[in-house]
Amino acid sequence: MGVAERRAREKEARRVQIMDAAKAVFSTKGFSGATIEEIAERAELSPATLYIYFKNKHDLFASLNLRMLRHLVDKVAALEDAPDRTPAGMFRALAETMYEVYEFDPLILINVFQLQASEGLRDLSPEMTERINELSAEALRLIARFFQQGVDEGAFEDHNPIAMADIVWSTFAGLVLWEESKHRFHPEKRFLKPTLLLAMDVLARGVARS
Amino acid sequence: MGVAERRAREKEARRVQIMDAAKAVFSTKGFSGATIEEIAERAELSPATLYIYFKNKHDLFASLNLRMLRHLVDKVAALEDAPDRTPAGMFRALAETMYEVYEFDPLILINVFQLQASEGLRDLSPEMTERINELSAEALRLIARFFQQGVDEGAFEDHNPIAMADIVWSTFAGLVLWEESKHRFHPEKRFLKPTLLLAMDVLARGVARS
Amino acid sequence: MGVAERRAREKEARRVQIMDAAKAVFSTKGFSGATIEEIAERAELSPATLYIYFKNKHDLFASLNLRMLRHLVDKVAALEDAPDRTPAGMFRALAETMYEVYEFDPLILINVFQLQASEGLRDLSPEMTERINELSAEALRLIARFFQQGVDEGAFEDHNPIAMADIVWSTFAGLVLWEESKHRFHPEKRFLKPTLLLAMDVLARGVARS
Amino acid sequence: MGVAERRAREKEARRVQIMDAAKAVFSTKGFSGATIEEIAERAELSPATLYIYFKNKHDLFASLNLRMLRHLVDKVAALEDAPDRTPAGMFRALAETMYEVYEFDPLILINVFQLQASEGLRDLSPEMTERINELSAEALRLIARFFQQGVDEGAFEDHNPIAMADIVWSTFAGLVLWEESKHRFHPEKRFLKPTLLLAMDVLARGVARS
DNA sequence: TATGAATGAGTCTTCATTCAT
DNA sequence: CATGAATGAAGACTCATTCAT
Repeated sequence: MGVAERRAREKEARRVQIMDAAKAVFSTKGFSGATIEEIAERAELSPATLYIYFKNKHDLFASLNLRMLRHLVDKVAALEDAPDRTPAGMFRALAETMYEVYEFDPLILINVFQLQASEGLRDLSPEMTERINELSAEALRLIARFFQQGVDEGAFEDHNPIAMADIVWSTFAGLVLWEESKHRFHPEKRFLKPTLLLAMDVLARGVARS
Repeated sequence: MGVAERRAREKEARRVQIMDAAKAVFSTKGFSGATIEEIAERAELSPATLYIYFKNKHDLFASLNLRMLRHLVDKVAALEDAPDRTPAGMFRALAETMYEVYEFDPLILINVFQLQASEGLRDLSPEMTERINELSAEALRLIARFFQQGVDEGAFEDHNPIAMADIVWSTFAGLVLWEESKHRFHPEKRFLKPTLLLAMDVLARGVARS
Repeated sequence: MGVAERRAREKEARRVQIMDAAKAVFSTKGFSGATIEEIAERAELSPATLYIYFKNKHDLFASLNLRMLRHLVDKVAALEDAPDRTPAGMFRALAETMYEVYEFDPLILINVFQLQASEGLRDLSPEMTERINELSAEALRLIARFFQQGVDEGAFEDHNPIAMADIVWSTFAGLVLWEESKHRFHPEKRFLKPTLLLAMDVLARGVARS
Repeated sequence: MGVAERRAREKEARRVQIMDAAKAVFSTKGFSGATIEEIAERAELSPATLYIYFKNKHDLFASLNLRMLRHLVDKVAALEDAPDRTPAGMFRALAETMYEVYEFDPLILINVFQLQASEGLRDLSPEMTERINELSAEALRLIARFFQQGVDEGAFEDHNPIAMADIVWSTFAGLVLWEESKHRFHPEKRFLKPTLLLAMDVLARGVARS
């Protein structure tokens, strides 16, 4: 059985190796721009090998995104237990979490947002699309709940929590993509963290019950 | 001379016809996903004809985006003369403008944001990239200035105006792309306007000098 | 009838104008490399206009070559009357004539030789091919006759006159094409005349009856 | 290791298979006239496969020519050791060598001369052009040296050896191309060998010191 | 007569994917 | 399990040629 375990471990290692290569290529070149060959090269494997671990290009791409989305959902879920229930505190915790998620793997997060922003979802297998959307929806739902709590506690103005979740999520996504875009012309600068904190701060003040 | 004029009109009409087809295809399929053949088919022309009006695929794509960006910059510039100088008033004017721009041509606006968010800029001719970035920068600068005025007038908290412009711009882009994404699963629903208004409202309250 | 004449003259002028443009392009780019559009541009006409004067690209190309071949044949025919009947004198006259033909229109002469050397003849209309070959053959026949005379007069060794004609013709063609090729790397240098004279000189000594 | 060897052998075989198909097509149709599809068909492979073995059409064409030029240079270099140092002997050796080179691979030799005679060199990568020209120049230099020796030994008249090399080379090229051209109309006849021998013979007599 | 406009038929090239070894 | 080799299918782009005006 030791053998089987080692096998499994090695297999998993290969998968990770491929996904690491893939995320770098996808996030630089976009989905259609990336080629299996380039990913394989970066993973130091032959293109054919990728097909042992992933059904096809779409599957590989989706796997990448799924993993990140799960991570994101977990992190947001963990927010429930944040101690500071003031609007400022809650938003700050949200901002911190978002930034942690970004730092955990900026490239894939960019993929996730690009996936949603564009061509990515098309051509995905229905199950994949399904799972990705479930997770996105879950993230949104969690943020909305987080909101609802604030409202219930009398800390937040009584806005539609789903709309608020959309706003937070969109601002996050927008800032991440915008940061990425700015990077191309000012590679040395990194604004995301302060800007994200500022954004959440402003939003916090904006929804706080006066 | 009547002939020459008619010719010019027809030529312009063809261009528009092509651009209309192109924006529909680009915004659904993304840049690499779109094919000249599909665009041509939609425009009821042969693929070869597109090359009479546009140097190549990139040129066609860029033309689309440039036109929209110019429109956007003009609209934002016009905000300078908004009468209501309260934070709420200014942000509402901004929100209205943004929504008008969106309504003016949602598909192209999506292209613009996708262009910045992803692979689009790569492979564009340097001059095109240059011009597109100039216009983006101009839009940002205008929003930042708009902000600075609020600060100068004592209406806004003293945040970094560039960061605030980034936040507004990103929120706008994020919401547009998110709306687009949601559309795929709930084609009947349209949230953008109220959500955008709400977002700006919250931001307005958030930056207002207390 | 004055009108009809002017018409004819103008028509001929257009033809020449097109052929001049064509020969420049064909000799720089080769037959397949040349485009109707480039020829038209150089002739300051629209591509469609070329089709009024020439049936198609092949026809234009062939016309060019025919004209030159006729000129060449005429010139070689005129050699019959050369006064100096010594081998040296005859070959020198031949060399002078060849160089005159070259100078008369180097570009087209290059076309003629390339035409024979390569892809040119294929795809030509049968009649054109026929006419071109007749003229080539005529040139060869004249040179061979020129030879035969030398032999008959006891001035030349008794070699097969057709073979000798082939040698002279090939040397001429070879040197012209080789000069053209060298030109690309040493555009300032021109060796053709002295080399051609030397070649004919050596050949003259080589065939002279001792 | 047997496997690796067999692989290498097969790979080489494929290359040869492709080059054989290519040379047939290129020499009949010329560079621009030849299509990858036709070459692939003749090689009984798919067009895509050619791109595994050659970077592109130009690369394939150039490889063909390079190989032949190297062969040609080697053969000419080997002439240095020819025993018979009389003019007639030296020229005869040259003629024999040239004909051997022709027989070794007539089609490619035709390519080589067409390459120099026409459009071929244009569009080749600079390095390829460089290498091809180096080899051509080397061949010329060898012939010129061969000549110089004759002059030094008092066997040849004192003509410019470079000009003489040009003449010999051009005559060779001219005759090969001319033979090719005649072939199209008299496919059964083959004149090259006797004509080439005669040409060199006449040249030998023509340069011999009297 | 001259041409602007349009296009059909290629042509090179790329790339995801398969499969025998 | 890993991969070298092969390819079908597609895509961007070109160009000779036609035709209505």
